[in-house]
Amino acid sequence: MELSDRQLKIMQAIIKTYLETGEPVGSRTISKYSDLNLSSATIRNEMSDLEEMGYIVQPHTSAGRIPTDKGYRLYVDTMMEDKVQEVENMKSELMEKADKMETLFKSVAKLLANKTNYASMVSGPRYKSKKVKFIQLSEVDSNHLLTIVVLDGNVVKNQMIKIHEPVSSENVAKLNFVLNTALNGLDVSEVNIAVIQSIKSQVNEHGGIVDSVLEVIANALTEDDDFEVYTSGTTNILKYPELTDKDNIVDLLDTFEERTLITQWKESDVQNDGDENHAIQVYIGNETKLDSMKDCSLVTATYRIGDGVYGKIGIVGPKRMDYEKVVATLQSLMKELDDIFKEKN
Amino acid sequence: MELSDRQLKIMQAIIKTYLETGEPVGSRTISKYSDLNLSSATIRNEMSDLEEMGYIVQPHTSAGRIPTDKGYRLYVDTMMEDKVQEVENMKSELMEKADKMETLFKSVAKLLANKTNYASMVSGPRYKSKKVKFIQLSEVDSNHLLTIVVLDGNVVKNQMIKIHEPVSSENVAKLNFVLNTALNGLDVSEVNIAVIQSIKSQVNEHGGIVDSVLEVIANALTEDDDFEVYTSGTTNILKYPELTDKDNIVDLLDTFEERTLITQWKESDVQNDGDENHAIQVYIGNETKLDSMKDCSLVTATYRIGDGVYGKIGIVGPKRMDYEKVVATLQSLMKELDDIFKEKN
DNA sequence: GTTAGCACTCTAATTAAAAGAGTGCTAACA
DNA sequence: TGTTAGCACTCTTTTAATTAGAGTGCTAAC
Repeated sequence: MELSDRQLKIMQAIIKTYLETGEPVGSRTISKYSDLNLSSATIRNEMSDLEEMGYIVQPHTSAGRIPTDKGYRLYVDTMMEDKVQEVENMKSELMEKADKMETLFKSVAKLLANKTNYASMVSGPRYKSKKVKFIQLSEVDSNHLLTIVVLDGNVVKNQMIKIHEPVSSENVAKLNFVLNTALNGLDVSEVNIAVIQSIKSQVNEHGGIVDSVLEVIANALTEDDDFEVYTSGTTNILKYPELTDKDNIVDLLDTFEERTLITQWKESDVQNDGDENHAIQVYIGNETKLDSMKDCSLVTATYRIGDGVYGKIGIVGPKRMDYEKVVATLQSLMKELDDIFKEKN
Repeated sequence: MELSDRQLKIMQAIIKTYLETGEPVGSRTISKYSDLNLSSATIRNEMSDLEEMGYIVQPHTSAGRIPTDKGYRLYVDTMMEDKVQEVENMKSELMEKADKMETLFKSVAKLLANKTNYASMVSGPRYKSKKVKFIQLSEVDSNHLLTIVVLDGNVVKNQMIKIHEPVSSENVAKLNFVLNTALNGLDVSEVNIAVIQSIKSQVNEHGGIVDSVLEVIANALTEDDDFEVYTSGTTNILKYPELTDKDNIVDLLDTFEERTLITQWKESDVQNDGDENHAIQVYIGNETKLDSMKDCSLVTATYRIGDGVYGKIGIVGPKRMDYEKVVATLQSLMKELDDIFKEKN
């Protein structure tokens, strides 16, 4: 069942009005607001049809209509206008903070929350496959050995190991050589028993230390929980009364505190990228698959720092969020992030 | 004006009842509840006096009384009973997560929030004076040099430096030697122009790289914003209706998101420690100096990992929080943390 | 196909009344 | 002199009832 041209226009009028006011919108409002020049009675008839088709509902008899998820989906997919966001000084603001990835992501989150007035979530980068690029052991003092592992993409992991036996500096050098020769270029699946045996056979002393080091490396390669998530503007969602039911709000805030959304982000493979600019996706209400988010929408974008190194940025707001603005903001932000990552290499 | 014995008993009865119920408590309740065997009329007279002295107030005429900050203070300072907290398996729970400081603090925060049903905040360690213990430059690939700085207390900082000119491995070794010789044992105030000049004079090439490295080291020594704060159970405060005034709750949650409390933590020098177990301090209402916290109380404890390396743990709840339980929980937690830090050394 | 008009429905706001809790005060009592 | 019973009074909370408002659906006319 196709929607007529007029029905589309009415839908657009309903949604736009509702996005602004948050109140159910009635036939009379539309008949005045839009340039259709139709009486409220005509609008009423059309609205009745639109309701039957599932695009709008009444909260109760004798109230105006509000869009359903399906209605929002229609809007987002087919009638959203491309808004060009003034790019202004986001980039310069971010560059200041870009010396460390961590602070960069934190300020991205904060910036987005401020610009949009919704809540934001930024995930740190994940790595599709992690390979060892460089290993270094250093004797920090007689009791401590520092293990440094650099992975593909120049991710640095370090961990202090407590040692009970002193190690001579020649042995440290030897360990470094053996470890680098044996492990460089390998990913986790390639570090098997044979490789480990080979390392151990070349280092006849300090078996315990080798074990510790290998453990650190294994952690560096497998660990997924260093996958940080930065949030900001959580309280912005309290500004929207439709989200402020005592019961729901706790769940919603918990979803943020627990970073539950990332579960989903891991699942959603970044498959259909490349075709679109930055794979901006909109999840409306239950499309998020999270019960606590049933009255919210989530807009996500994927950034990529290098090959197979990517992360997600998300904005959470009420279903009646200003999708145009959010999408435009994300789009221009992504461009700037691209630049920043390029400069940082 | 000293309080009589009877007045103290009445205060205690009022506060204990109020802690449980959160409702203003009336004279009749006290006359039944407490073992004073006094009629409600007598209690009323005493209450009237206590109100005049500023220990309790009525929210309105014809309501019961609730404690003022002064009243709570009296309770916390002089009438709280030492509750011994069953220590059970907190430690074993924590040890699992203790391989990395970061995850340890995260789980401490979570554990506290769960155990107490209030919100918790844990600050990562700070260092009274930071000294360079060990420096290492490593050539990771032809474009990148990894700078590693280990500070006193085995805090590791690392940063990747992008280089434009290739550096020979002899030069890297030389740089390492010069830097370590010149800087080890120094704190930020001691790295002055003379030291820098001395380094530069010993390394005639790669002036740009030396600059970058010195910048990294300077950052490592001065940076204070890597002072992480972990929070948990923020939504627990929504369980207490007296904190749920729409206006105030946003400020309060923002205080958490922004980690505003740390400002205060920095100021409050850890001076009067050592005398008390773990310097557990209770801030009631406005004693926190934060307007958003005026209806809350904050209980903090100081942990110390080593000499001059310390951090804070805090619990935030309504003013009528179960101080005995919170203090006891913190106390036993601190003991366990001591053990954990000792083991980790 | 469009529109005016009207009865009907449901919510939200307003008002009124009643119930409840607790105090302060007075007067009596030990 | 300290304690207590009793009662009038105050203020909040709860409940109920009424009203006003918004918006629809339907019918009949254009």
